[in-house]
Amino acid sequence: MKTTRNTTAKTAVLEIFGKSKTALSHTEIYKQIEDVCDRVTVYRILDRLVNDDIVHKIVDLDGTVKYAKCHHHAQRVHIHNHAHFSCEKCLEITCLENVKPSYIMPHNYKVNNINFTLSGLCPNCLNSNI
Amino acid sequence: MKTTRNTTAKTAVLEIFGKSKTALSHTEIYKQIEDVCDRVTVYRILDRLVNDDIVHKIVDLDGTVKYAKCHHHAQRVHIHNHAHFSCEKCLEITCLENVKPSYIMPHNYKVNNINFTLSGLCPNCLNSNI
DNA sequence: AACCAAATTGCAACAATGTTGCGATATTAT
DNA sequence: ATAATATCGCAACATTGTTGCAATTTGGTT
Ligand SMILES: [Zn+2]
Ligand SMILES: [Zn+2]
Ligand SMILES: [Zn+2]
Ligand SMILES: [Zn+2]
Repeated sequence: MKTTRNTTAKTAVLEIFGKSKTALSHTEIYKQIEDVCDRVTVYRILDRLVNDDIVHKIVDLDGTVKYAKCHHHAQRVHIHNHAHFSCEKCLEITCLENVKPSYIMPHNYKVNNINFTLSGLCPNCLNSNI
Repeated sequence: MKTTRNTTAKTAVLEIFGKSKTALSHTEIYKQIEDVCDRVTVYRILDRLVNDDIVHKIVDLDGTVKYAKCHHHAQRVHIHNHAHFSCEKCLEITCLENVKPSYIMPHNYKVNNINFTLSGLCPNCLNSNI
């Protein structure tokens, strides 16, 4: 099996995730470690982190792609079925770990994954709007 | 106010939507009318159709952007709060007009819009899998 | 039918985001 | 220390979408 290695660049990316409360785009991450590694390396690190279930990929309503740390719970099988909030003002994307949609599907569909993203104003921007 | 005009290219795009049961990407549309108009024109037509609530824009789990005709119902105010299904095999995106998620949000968020996309196998691909 | 203002188009150029191939380098296990 | 291979840097390419501007087309008016 492929073993995964710890490199300077990977550590730097993980540190950035550690500090951030919101999801981050490739560009946002790369800007913080331009001097550490190449642009392509960041793409490849993100791919690996997603594969290893360390971060998950989020696509918001506009198609912007961001990544956020996974919060591992009791369950062994790790499914990202929580919702995400995309603020129209500050453009930040936040995991809503406790928001899970319920829904009824027609027959004959096999659902493997869901993406539930809400957009609007986050608490910060809502307050500063008053 | 800006009046919107009927052009050859716009008519061609609308005809394509009329024939399709699934959502279409810019590329898919452009391939069918390369000889009618420019690539940029298709982008601009799609923008206008979205603005006029004639089609709606869908972003699937991978970030692919597609467009589908709006089905206008009784309501005057037109909100696209239905779900979409993205097939992992045939890559088609279908509107699930009757699937609407219910959910409970934390306080202090103002929700303006939602994106609920499910992925897996569509009825066609599920059958041909057996 | 001719005219006119404004909406639409084509083209070329640009920007952002992501991918690929390959030789060089760094990491990990032995 | 060594060897196998995972990772990296670089350059090149692909896709998707945007912008400015001059030329054309459209829909309404005379
Ligand atoms: Zn905000
Ligand atoms: Zn999340
Ligand atoms: Zn399918
Ligand atoms: Zn739809």
